[in-house]
Amino acid sequence: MTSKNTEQTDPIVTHPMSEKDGISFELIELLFFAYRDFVADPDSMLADLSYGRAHHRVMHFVNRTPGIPVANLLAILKITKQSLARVLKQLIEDGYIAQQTGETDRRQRLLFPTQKGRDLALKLSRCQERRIEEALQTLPPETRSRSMAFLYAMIDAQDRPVVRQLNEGLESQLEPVNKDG
Amino acid sequence: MTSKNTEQTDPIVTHPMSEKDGISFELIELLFFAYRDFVADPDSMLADLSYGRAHHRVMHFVNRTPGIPVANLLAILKITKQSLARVLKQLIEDGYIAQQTGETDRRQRLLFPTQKGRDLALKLSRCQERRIEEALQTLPPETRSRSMAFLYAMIDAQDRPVVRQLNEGLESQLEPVNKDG
DNA sequence: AAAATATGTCAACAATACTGACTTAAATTT
DNA sequence: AAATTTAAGTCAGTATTGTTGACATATTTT
Repeated sequence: MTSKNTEQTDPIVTHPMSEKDGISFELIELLFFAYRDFVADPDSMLADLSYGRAHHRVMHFVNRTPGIPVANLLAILKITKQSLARVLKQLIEDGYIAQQTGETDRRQRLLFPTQKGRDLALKLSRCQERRIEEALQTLPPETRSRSMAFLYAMIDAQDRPVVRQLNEGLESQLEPVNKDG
Repeated sequence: MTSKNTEQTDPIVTHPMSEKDGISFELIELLFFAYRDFVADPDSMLADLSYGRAHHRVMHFVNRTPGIPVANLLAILKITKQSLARVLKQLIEDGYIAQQTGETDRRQRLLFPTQKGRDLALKLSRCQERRIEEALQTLPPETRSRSMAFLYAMIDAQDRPVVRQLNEGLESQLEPVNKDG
């Protein structure tokens, strides 16, 4: 112990931060806990393959939009290409993802899942789907659409079209942003 | 380029993973995007203080349950004490959190926010609250309760009592689990 | 021919997590 | 009273995932 509890320079606050402060903490905390457990399922499955959360996200979106160029994937994940490169390289080496040169633009490397990759992505999604369905099972049927509308409205307005397009089966048209130096 | 797109050993999959696979991907992706943007707000505020997401979480729960023992905080965050120690040390040095020896059990170091710490925690929460309220504004009033019920049901059943207790103003009684070697 | 674009790569660094081993002080058990 | 357990802290090493900055290559656009 280095700290001495007698050296009270700053006064401490003993009453809890609560709704009385004019903030609804419940939803804030529910989002934290729900997400924590939501990602824990695939995390533990991926640990067996020595993969992490980053691999999961890449696998997911490549499987959702096969043939996606690297730049579009970067825009969805909002990470740098150096971060992506590390996990992408492994996934390609391990045969989960394959690249093809773009036909119209031969600079592009389009990303496709292999069958092995598709199998893995489906396995991970099924596990997340299960948690969602079990949660909704106990609740009134409108819960799903209400929750979806809420989560959708929580997304940055400029990114909402991308999310919509994922489910309309369209190629993402998100403006690729250069996050490098 | 090390990979050659002509060496097609594995067959690639060209059709998107979709609802046809029997999985509802919309909620899965909405959770990812909503959480990504939800934590981005406080992340960027904390970056100014050279703090990260870990500091935020500690600040939040210490302010929500002042006087929480270290073991209980570890149980909520589900991290190791070595991980906690690093950020906690900084927060104490910087005067956001203070420790006091437990009265009934003098081995415990109870964690309290200082006024400076409370101010920061409120500032961060207000910013998250704003996003939530703006999202709900556009939606029917039952959206809030439905979304809360959904997120609550998404939490591991054994952890739900902790979340409830946070909002009932009770001291967390979560069984502290030793995550160390 | 020159400039811009898409991608990849090397190197260094930072935040956040982990495991394992060990110490100290206080409480509990024997 | 002595031994054990518990709460907390610490030291050392490692892994994952993110960052900046600089630069190389191939291709497309101007």
